[in-house]
Amino acid sequence: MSSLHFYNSLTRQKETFKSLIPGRVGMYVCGPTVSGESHLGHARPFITFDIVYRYLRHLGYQVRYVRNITDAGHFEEEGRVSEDKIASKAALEKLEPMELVQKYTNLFHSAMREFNNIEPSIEPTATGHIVEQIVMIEKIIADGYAYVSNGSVYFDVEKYHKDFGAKGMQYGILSGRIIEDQLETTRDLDAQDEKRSKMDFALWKNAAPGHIMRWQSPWGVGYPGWHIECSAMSTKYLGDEFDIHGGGMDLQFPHHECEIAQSVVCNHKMPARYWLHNNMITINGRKMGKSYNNVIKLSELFAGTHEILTQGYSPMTVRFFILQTHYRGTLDFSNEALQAAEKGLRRIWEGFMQLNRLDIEGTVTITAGDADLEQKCFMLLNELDEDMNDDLNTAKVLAGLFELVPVINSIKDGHIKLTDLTTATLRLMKEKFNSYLVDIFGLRDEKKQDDQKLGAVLQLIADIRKDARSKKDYATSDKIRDQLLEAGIQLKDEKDGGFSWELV
RNA sequence: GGUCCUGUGGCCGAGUGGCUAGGCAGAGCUCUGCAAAAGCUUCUACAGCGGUUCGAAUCCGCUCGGGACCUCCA
Repeated sequence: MSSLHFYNSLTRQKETFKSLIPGRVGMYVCGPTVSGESHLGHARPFITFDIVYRYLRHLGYQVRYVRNITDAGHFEEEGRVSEDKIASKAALEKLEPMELVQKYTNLFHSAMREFNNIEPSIEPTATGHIVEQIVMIEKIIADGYAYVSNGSVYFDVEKYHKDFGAKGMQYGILSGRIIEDQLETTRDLDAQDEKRSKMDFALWKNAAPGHIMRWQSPWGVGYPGWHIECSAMSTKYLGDEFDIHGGGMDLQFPHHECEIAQSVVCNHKMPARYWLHNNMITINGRKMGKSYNNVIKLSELFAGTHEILTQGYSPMTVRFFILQTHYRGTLDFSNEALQAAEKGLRRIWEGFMQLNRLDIEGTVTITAGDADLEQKCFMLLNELDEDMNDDLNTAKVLAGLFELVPVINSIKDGHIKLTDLTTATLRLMKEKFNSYLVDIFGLRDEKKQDDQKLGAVLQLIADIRKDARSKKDYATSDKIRDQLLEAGIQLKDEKDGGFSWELV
C-alpha cells in the first residue's frame, strides 16, 4: 500500500485517495456547537482531522481545510421544544447570545491551541452565512424539494428519494438506511403536523416568541435548520464537489445524510468524494455525552478536577492517547489508560530527544556492522509510511517507532555502536521520527527545557553535587537531588559521569 | 423493534488465514554509592460452540455479552 488509502463511509470500503485537482485538497469538517464548553469527546474529531490535514500537507498537497463554528443553535428536540439551545442557556445565564457564543468559541480555540491543532484555512460561522442558507433554501423550494408550512420550511425526503434515488443518490446512501424501513419505525413525535412526512427535516424554523436568535426570511422571522449551514458553507468555500468531508460517527445520520440531500438538490452532485468518520470516546463503555451525564470537560481533564479523575492529564497526553488507537475504533477512557499514555509519550519523546543528540555524521558508515539490526531498522522505518497510508493507522506507526526506541537508547548507552547501522539508516531514522512525531502527529514538548539561565544554574548545582559525591558525601548529594525533585526538577546521573535533568 | 459495529493477555490497544504488534503494569538480571533512567530476559490472549481450510484471533453460522445510530450529539 504505497499510496494513501481512506476508509470511505460512503462506499464502506478502503479506497485509494485521489484528489479532484492534482496537488490540491478540499476538506470540510463539522465543527463545534459553541453553546457550551468542549469536552473530551469533542477533542477526538478535531485531533483526528488535524492529523489528516497535517498528513496531506506532509504529502505535498495544498489543502483548504474548512471547519465551521455552529453558533446559530438548534432546537433541543425537533418538533417538541421549538427552542434554541443557545437561546435557552442565554436566558438562564442572563447573557446576550452572541456573548455566550463568543465565550465558548474563545474557549474552544484555546483548547485547540493547547492540543497543537493547526488552525483551519477557513472557519466560517453559521450566523455569518444566514444569507447563503436562505438562498439555498429558496433554490430547494423552487426545485420542488421543500415546502413551506406555518412559517417553517421542510425538506421533502420522499420526493427527493424517489427522484434522485433513480440517479443513484437515494436518501440513506451514506448511512445505509432504507427509507421504507425508516418510515415504519421512526418514532412518533409530538407536533408533527407541520411536516408532510415524519422523515422530512427542517431547513428553516419559524421562531417562537421569546426565541432570541432570529432572522428575517422570505418565510417570516426564524432561524436555520440543523443541516443547511454545512451545505451552504461547504459549497461556498469548496465548491459543488470536494474531496473530503469529516466528522464524528454520530453525525453520519441524520446530519450528513441530510447535508447530502440538500447539496445534491442544489448542485446535482454528491458533495464530497470521501466521507471520513471518527468513532466515539467512551467512558466505562458508554459514549460520552450530555444525555449520559458522563461528560468530562477539557478544562476539568487538564486540571484533574472531575470526580472520576485521579489526576490531570496534559493536552499532549490526551493527544497521544487518541493517536494510540485507530480513529475508527471506539476509545475507552480510564485513568489507567491515560496514565499509560502519559508514560508512553514520555518514553518515546525521550528516545526522540536522544536520537536528535546523536552525532550520526561523525563517522559515515556505508556498510552496517550488524546486518540483522540494520535490516530490522530499515524495515521498521519503511513500514511507517505503509501503516500511515493504510487509513491512517497511527497506532501502528507509533508501535513501529516504539520498537526503535531501545535501539536509540542502546546506542546512547554504548550497547550498540553507531557503526552497527549505516549512516543512511540513521539519517532516515532521524527524518522519520521528526516527520511523524512533530510534523504529522503534532506532538511537542510541554516542558519548556530551553531556559538557558535555569540550565546554567543547574550546571552549577550539579557540579557542587559531583564534588560531594567524589568525597563520598552522599548525604549532601542526595539532599541536592531530593530537594530539586521536590521543586519539580529531576536529576539523572549519566554513565559518563555527566548528568541530565527533566522538569516533572 | 429496525440498521450497523464490536468482544484480544492485569489494563489500554494493533493485527493482511500460516512469520504469534506496541504501550502501561508485574517478575528477574545488568549498570549505579543509592536512586532515576536505560538495557536484557520473562509471565499472563484471542467470549463460547460448531463449520470451511493442510492451517483461523483473522472467513462462515449459531449462542452469549458490550456498544452506536434511528432524537440534539464529536
